[in-house]
This record gives sequence, C-alpha cells and structure tokens, in this order.
Amino acid sequence: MFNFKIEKKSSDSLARAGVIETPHGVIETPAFVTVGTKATVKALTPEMVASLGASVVLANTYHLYLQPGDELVKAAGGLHQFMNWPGPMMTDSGGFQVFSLGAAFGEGGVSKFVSGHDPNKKSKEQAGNIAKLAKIDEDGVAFQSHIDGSAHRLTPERSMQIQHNLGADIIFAFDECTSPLAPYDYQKEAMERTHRWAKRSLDEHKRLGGPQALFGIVQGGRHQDLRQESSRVIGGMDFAGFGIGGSFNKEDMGTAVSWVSQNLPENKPRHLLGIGEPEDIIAGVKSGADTFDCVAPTRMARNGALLTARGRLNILNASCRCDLAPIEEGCGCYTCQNYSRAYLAHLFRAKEMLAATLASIHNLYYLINLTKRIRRDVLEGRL
RNA sequence: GCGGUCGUAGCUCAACUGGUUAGAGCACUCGCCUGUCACGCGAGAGGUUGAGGGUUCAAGUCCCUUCGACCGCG
Repeated sequence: MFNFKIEKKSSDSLARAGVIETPHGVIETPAFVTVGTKATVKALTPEMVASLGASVVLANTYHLYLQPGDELVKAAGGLHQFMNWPGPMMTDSGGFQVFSLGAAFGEGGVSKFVSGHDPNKKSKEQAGNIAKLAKIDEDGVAFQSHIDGSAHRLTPERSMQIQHNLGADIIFAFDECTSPLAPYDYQKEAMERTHRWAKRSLDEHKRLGGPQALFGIVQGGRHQDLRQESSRVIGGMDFAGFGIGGSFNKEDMGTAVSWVSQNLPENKPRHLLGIGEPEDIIAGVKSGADTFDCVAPTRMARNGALLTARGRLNILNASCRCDLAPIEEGCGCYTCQNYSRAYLAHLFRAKEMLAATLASIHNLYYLINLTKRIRRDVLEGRL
C-alpha cells in the first residue's frame, strides 16, 4: 500500500529523487505539499489545486477535530471524499499547535525561526505571560479551543485515533514543536518527551490498524547533539517515514536538516515540516528532505505578496496600480496568462475574493513548479 | 430677509467646565508572514481646526465680522 522508491541520488549533496506510492496515488519527490488545514486549500477548489500540478494536500488534526469533528469526517467517508480531493493526503498531528497556541500565542510574534542570536526577542518570552491556549504535561496537551474557548485534550493516542478517522494516507506522530527561544534544557526535555510520545503514537497506530502510513517526527531545535540524538532514536523506530520538525536558525536550516538526514534510514521518505520558501526548499532538498509543506505561498498570496524569480512582489504597492503587465512575464499560470498586475491590484484594493484565488494560483504554481524543476535537476544529475 | 445649528486629516467623526507637540476608524505609502489563532499583523505619511480680527498667560473651544452648508419662520 505504502512504498518509497529512490530513483536517483545526487553525487555531491544529500539530494535524491524518488516516488512515494500511496493508496490514493503517487507523489514524485522532491515535492511540495499544498496545505489545506481545515480540509480546504483556502480560496481554491480541488480542481484548481490539481490543475496547478499539486500531487498531495496536508490537513490538520487539531483544526478538524474541533471543527467539524473527526467522527463526521469519518462518516462522510474520510477526508478524500469529504473535501473531494482524490489524490494523496497527509494530516499533521496537532503537534505544531502545541507551539502556535502555546509558546507562540499572543501578540509577541514568536516565529519558529530565529535569526542568529536574537537577544531582543528574549523579553517577549518573559513578557509572554499572556494566557496560553495550550498546556503541556507528560501525558499530552490540554488545549483551549481558539474558536470557542472550550477545553480539549490531545495525547499521542487521541491524535492517532483522530487521524485514523480523518483517513489521510500519511499521518504524523504527536510531537511537541518547541519555541526557538526555549533554553537548551527545555529543548532536550521536550525532545525526550516527543520520543516517548512517538513510541505511544506507534503503538496506538498499530493497535488501530488500517492503511495509513505513520511518520515519526524528529525534534531537537537548533542543537546539533539533540538533532542527532533525535534522528537516531526516531529513525530506529518502525515508522514508514519521517518528519523533521521544530525550530531552526534562519541562516543554517539546511545544516540542521543534514544532521538529521544523515542519521535517518536512507530508504524511507523525509518530510520537512512547515518549510516552503523557495530558497528553503532548495536548501532542504540538498540536505536530504523529500517533501515540504508550507502555508507561506497561500498565506502570502492572500496578503498580496507574490512570488517571482526576482523575489517577492507586493501587489499592493502603488507601482502596480497601473501596471498592465502580468505578475511575471513568461509565467505559465492561469493568473499570469489572463490577468495584469493592475487588475490584481484592483481586486486586492477592492477586497474582492477573487484576489485571493488568483494570487494563490500564482504562488502555488510558482512553488510547485520550482520543486518540479528541482526534481528534474536531481534526476538529470545537475543537483 | 429674520432666527437657529454646524463647518476639525482625502472621507466619517473625537477632543470634560478654554490648559502640554489636535486623536481614531477608513483610505493612502511601506514592510512583515515558514507543520494557518491569519482575506492577518506592524509601521509611516497626512491638519496654519472654513477665512479674518479680537479677549486671555493660554482659543478647535469665548466674542465680532465674513464665506459656506443645513433647518425653521416670513
């Protein structure tokens, strides 16, 4: 049912090209995984997503458990049927929400990325006494719903049960994504807890049975010894593949990923969680990652930032108002084939819904095609 | 013609009995977003308070003149 085959390995980096087979189709890697958190890629129909060349979509356990509920999704025949996406799917375990609703919650703007040594961010962590929506203990995480404030609890076992109900092809172990601002001792403690949760996730997954492939998640923050230890421990467990999670140093994410890749079994796929800016994908592939998911292309699109070969274009800038050229000359996407920057700028300024759709089409097309180009480069020995 | 109400940022409006560099929302300009709390967040620019004169230590606030808008009565 689940299979991973490596077609070509790079001779001068950790890059490889391969194929992941799932019950709902194949994923040619390296691949970009489109994010559809709440069982929808925001602003796009599944047909649009497919027409961009996307092969796989990732949804979220925490969000769908809260709304509309995993039992309903199961009754509807699973995520594929429910959201009308026939291709391969992944679900994240809810582990990231331990971070986004925990340490990162509030006005502080703590990112999972940190740039170099960032001493000015420290005060935020301390000032971060805002009531968090997530609290961690050995058994799992207590969440307060961000929708209605109601209390919920996620454990490795619950995450597995929910993900089995959702029915994606690839599911992830329940983990803790730590803040990059957390001290070493906490990173270590959280990593070791994540390892115990990985074992529990695996046990529950086996108990439940079913066609899903479970990926374990490597943590360890920005520390080489922790990353190596985590990848050895998680890599030694009976997972179908691996996710690489957690926080990174913006400057040398690739280095951290290669510490991990070198310790993971070579014959299993590696998914770099939440990474997806163009340069990061290139660095990730070179460091041995096979798949990537990221909200960046769609979220940035909705906020008017468009990807081009020459960098980011903010369509809301005054210079776009009367610019009748497409977002990017030569781009093959539906948006660039049919609409001008001026039209996009108009839609954004008028707050028309089509703005989000056309911008998302462009950004996803850009990123998916970038990844396809990278795959060709690996296959043809150029990378 | 007489009486009244009101003129504050591009727009809609704040500013207790006159009291420090006249505020906000929207619009405008720019930036940010990496396993979605996210059609979100942040920053900036923008006003000789309709005009002119007066009272006062001090006027968007009080007085006079004038211009304009609206309402009422002739």
